[in-house]
Amino acid sequence: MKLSLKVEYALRVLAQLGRYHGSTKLAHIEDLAEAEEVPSNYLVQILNELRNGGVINSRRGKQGGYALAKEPEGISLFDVMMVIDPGLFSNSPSRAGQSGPLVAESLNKIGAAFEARAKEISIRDLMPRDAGPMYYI
Amino acid sequence: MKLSLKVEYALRVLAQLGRYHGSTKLAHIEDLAEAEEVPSNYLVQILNELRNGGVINSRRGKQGGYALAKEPEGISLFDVMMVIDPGLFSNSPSRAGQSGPLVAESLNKIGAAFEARAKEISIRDLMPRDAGPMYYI
DNA sequence: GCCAAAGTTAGGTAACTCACTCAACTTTGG
DNA sequence: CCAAAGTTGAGTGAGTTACCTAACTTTGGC
Repeated sequence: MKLSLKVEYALRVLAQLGRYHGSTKLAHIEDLAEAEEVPSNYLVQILNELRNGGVINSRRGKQGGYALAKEPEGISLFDVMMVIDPGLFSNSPSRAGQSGPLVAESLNKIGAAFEARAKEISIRDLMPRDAGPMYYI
Repeated sequence: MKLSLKVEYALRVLAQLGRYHGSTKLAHIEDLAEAEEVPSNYLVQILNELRNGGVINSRRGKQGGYALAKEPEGISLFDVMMVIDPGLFSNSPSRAGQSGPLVAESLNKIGAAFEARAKEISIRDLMPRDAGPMYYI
């Protein structure tokens, strides 16, 4: 499936915001841009869309910055894609032509598999995994 | 997932070629274009790529035309997409940035689900279903 | 052996999208 | 009040998409 760079950028930055989660510090655009190697001029747009989509919160002025709006496990990759690249899921295939309906049906099945998987993965899954409980003999 | 019109056109036309399958008649571009509502000028290109990709066979000259190269159940939607829109499966996400690797891994999982489903559906599934065997009491 | 019917090939293009850039503006804390 | 931050809107070069056009080649039938 063809994914835009924009979606990748958004996910990387959200993963980075996930690392800030729990602390009271807010993340700054420049820091996010540097840590995740995203052009900061472009990141401005992406963060705006994520905020308008309710995925992140922001604060202006000095001491300003960004933070996740919910727990990392409460934000799925599907949620992010819907905000950043809505056309990914909304464009249903045409039913034109004699075979249009059956083709559309099959393509929708493939799209459903894509969508289902995207809903199963959360921002938490993009964050470095804490070492699990260790058992010593 | 974002699919090109080109892929839809290709699938509709292949479904139509599926209807010809079994008979000795070859399908003509103009007939395919009309039945599936695909611009014939564009269809020329698509049929060429399908032929170069080994999905269909063609014959030139009078009595010329197109036919599926294999049984309809032997051609998956994945096969068709690989020929018509190879970038759909080949472009792997970047691993740049601190979260690049984990993001790439997750996106690859979603891509794998997409790919797996596309391999499960064949041109046969795009053809009108024959009435099954009927049992009379 | 022509010629008409078919597929083959190459090239062009208008409109659109993507991945940015730039500049002006607003808010906030010290 | 001013500097540090986010906000907003507009612009743009390169590339892609979905076509169109025209010249070419092959084949079968008369």
